[in-house]
Amino acid sequence: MTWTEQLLEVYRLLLAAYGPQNWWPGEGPFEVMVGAVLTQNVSWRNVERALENLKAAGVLSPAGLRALPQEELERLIRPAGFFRVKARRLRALLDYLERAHGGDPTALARGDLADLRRDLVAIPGIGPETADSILLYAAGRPTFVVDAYTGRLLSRLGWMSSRTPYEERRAFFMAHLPPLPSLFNEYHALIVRHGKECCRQEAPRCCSCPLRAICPWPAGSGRPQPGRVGRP
DNA sequence: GCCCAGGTGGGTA
DNA sequence: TACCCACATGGG
Repeated sequence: MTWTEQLLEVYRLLLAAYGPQNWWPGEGPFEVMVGAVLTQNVSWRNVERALENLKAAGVLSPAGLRALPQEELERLIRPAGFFRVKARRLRALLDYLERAHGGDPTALARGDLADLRRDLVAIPGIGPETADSILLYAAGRPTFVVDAYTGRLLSRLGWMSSRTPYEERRAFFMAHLPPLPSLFNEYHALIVRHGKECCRQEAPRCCSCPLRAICPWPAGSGRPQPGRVGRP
């Protein structure tokens, strides 16, 4: 099987097991952007509380957040953890949005994707994963989001080392999948769903894994089956 | 009490 | 490049 066929097979199995995930949770490109920063290294449950605080205060908009004193912003996003650094990061993102796009969060849906991604990653506190999350889920652009769950999955399948750098893992998906935002969207969401419900460690595999037919880790074993581990 | 969760950036060898 | 650490809250 080609990598494309294998990747689509994984997608098919996950979709059959879990159904469409309808990501990103939340409404509107701006809320998605804010959520992408707030969710850094934190469970989504914590982020929901912070977003609710911002909504309740009526400030979940570019103008609303910009008008907020920094201490107040920190207080509202406190449940999302790392609230001081994340308040700074949100401020930096707002500054970029204002400077480069006149404060219009929908502007990211237009323009050259590689240029936008480079600009986002240049913002302090916006790394490649946050940038890709914003571009895919807030702007509907065909860029693949690679997170901790994705790394674990690639490692479990024996396709890539868990130490493979972000850009290399992202390039793998993008080189072998058609660049469809809807596919990238659902694929990443399914990987997260699978990671939360199954295969929380790299091994052994749980017996009910939807990927058990192709997973090189036999259930209950600490070792992959020989001959099934390769690298793209 | 301990570990983990949809990262990022800075420091050191 | 490869580690190590700070950043902080909330749930199991």
